[in-house]
Amino acid sequence: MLSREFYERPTLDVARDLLGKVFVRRIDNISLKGRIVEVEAYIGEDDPACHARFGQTNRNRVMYGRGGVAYIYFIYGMYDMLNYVTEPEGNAAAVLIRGIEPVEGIETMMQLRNCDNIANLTNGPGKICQAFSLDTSHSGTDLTGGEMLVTEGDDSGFEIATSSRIGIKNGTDRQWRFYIKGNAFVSRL
DNA sequence: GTCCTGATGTGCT
DNA sequence: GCACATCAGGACA
Repeated sequence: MLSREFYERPTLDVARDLLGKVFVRRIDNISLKGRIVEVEAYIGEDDPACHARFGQTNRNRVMYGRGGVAYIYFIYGMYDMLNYVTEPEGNAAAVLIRGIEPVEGIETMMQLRNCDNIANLTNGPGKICQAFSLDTSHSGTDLTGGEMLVTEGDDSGFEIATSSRIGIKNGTDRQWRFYIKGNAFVSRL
């Protein structure tokens, strides 16, 4: 599995390097696995789209902690979003997981999402949290522990595309979204 | 396929 | 009060 050192690096490097890696979540004796195909970086109090732009709050507290921890927040009164905290303690930064290609536990994911179309299962940040049964109670979970982790995957043989981040109004000048070119589970073009 | 709307918790400018 | 790192469903075409 990926170590603390992997996450406690500059966020843009972590974001790009996460593409092709495999997210694993264990629920009882079921494993849910998926390959990360789309991410976005949110970096520090100076990033006008980052939750840390107003300083530390209850909601964003774990972003200020050590890297290699899940930051999950609730938005639009309805959806949860999965992020991985990056950089050493004190630097508020994280990578949003926006697109995942299902690998294992697909039947369970479909039940959790009440969805019978694989193409629509995990191609978006809200969908990913439903498919992997994640909510804010999992925020702060260590990704180098056992319940949730990220492993090496097939992270060669694809091209990385870059764009502005999705769904934000400020900070669109920063090209901090990265995705695997041509992958079907990227949330949008 | 496109466009529009409603769902509604959290933190704020 | 209002914006917000979203999504599903309906009205079209």
